[in-house]
Amino acid sequence: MKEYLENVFKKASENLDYLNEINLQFSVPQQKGFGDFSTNAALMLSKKLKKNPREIAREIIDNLPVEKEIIEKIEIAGPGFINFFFTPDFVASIVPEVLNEKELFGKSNAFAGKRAIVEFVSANPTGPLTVGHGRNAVIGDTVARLLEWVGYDVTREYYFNNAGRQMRVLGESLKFRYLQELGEEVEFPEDYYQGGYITEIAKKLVEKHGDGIKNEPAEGIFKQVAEAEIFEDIKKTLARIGIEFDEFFNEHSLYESGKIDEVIQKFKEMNLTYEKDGALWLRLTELGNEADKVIIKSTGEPTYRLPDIAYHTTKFERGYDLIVDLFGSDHAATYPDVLAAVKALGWDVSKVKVLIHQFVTIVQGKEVVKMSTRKANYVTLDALIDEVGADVVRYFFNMRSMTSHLNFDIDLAKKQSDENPVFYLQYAHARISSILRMVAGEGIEAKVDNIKLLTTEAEQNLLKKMWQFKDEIFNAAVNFEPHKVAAYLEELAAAFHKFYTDCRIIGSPKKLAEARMSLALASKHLIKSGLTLLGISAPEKM
RNA sequence: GCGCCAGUAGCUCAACAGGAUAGAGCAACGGCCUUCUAAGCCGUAGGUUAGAGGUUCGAGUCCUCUCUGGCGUACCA
Repeated sequence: MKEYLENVFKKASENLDYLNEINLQFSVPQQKGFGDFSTNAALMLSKKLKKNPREIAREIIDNLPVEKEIIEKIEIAGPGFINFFFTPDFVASIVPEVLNEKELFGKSNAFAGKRAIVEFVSANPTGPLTVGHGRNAVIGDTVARLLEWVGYDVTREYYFNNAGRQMRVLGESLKFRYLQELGEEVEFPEDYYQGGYITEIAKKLVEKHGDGIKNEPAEGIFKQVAEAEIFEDIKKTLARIGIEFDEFFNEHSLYESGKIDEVIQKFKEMNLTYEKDGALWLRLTELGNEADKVIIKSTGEPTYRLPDIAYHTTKFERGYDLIVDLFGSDHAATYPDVLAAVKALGWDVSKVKVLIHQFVTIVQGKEVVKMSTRKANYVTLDALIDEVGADVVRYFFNMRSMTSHLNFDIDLAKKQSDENPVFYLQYAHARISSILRMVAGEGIEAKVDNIKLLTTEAEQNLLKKMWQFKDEIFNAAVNFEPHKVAAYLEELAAAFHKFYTDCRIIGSPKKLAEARMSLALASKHLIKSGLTLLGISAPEKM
């Protein structure tokens, strides 16, 4: 429908020059009486042309070469909106299209041949993933799925750091627990990792080695084992919600490959560094940022900023057309520095899209739970999945815009898992599957010969909703807004449930039954596509 | 102090580049199962979009100020 309007307006613009001067917008009006599509073109032009918008609207309409078989009625409404009403026959014509393309319907090749990298999660292996990481993981994976949907070849990458102070502390924490398991009296420092998972790993070490490694340094086997075990755990958790990474990028490799030195060298050549107080500073003020920052500490160790910069240059060197970084608002302050530095190194940072999601506030009853891996005060993502299931977790994190803070009441989540809207979507899919099973014995097939019979309000509304599918998903993808998919799917499912209640298939005259069956089947394909994009299962039975 | 994100129904959140009467779900109340799954459908109630100014045909959306919350503001990551 939208494509049709765009075409018609294009033809009209041959007569009306001014149509080329504005960005034409077609939208689906919220109010029913305002037609299937609406444009505010006349309103946008009125100031420019200094003319009454309703007169402009009239002129536009007179120049639109519309066909009667497709557009039933065009109205000028309110201050000058132009509202379009499509014919029921044309509305129904989407069914054969969907049935032809099935679950490929609505896919776009707008970005075919382009490569994208989405970096997300990127939690260091110091402990299990928390509910907070869950939001990042789910949004990141869904963004990746959406980019694939519009044609990108997508790499999912997890960046991690297994060096530095926190990992040293982790190794030492494990060694302490190990010694405790052996029965030795050691006082466990308060600022070490308190989580029970460390003790679990320690028990494994005792089983495997007895006291044979008690004199090994914490930096050695203890750190290695802790990291390996924790990483396995993280991967398992992610797999439970359908997330698999293509690459795990170790920060340390940047040192081995000489990338870090190379970057420092370039900065020095560009005279972007200076030494002060024994540290090496980067002249970020010269690049337009607020303050210069240390990139190498007086101890000789780099700050996180330096490897971050080097890491991003590798993303460019690997030839990606789109570089997506997703992280929580606590990291929001660091990326301007990284981007400025990468830009100074000559890369086109307009390829980088930084997505920042707000935090998940965990509430239990009325208490706010402050999450800290170090203090072992957190709710793991695993525990949440155990409690409510993978589909609910995926849906929950997908259904809200990432820019808003999210209050997560654990007690409520458990209580409401029965009422979660995800079941509403899945139920629609299961219902259609059920009809398909029932109908098999009745000799009713999904046939598109008589789709013109789909004229009731419920049928037409469902059909119109299906027309929006392609645009809605496309917009969600290019704007990096997974929650739009969820919102649209709820509308689609609602339209289907209404159709299901109002329009019987079994028991209707054969031609009508077949037409309705084709509509139901088409709905099934779209609901399944949507659920798959969100990473949620589409059950045949519930 | 400064910077970023937010404040919308009792609760959790939507509202597509400013568009028409601000919408859903949950919670509340009232209806609908002898026919394809009632995890559904229909209806009622619920709002000065934190507050005050401004911009214009038109503001939840843009600008200014105030209030409230989250996150930053390191030679931590």
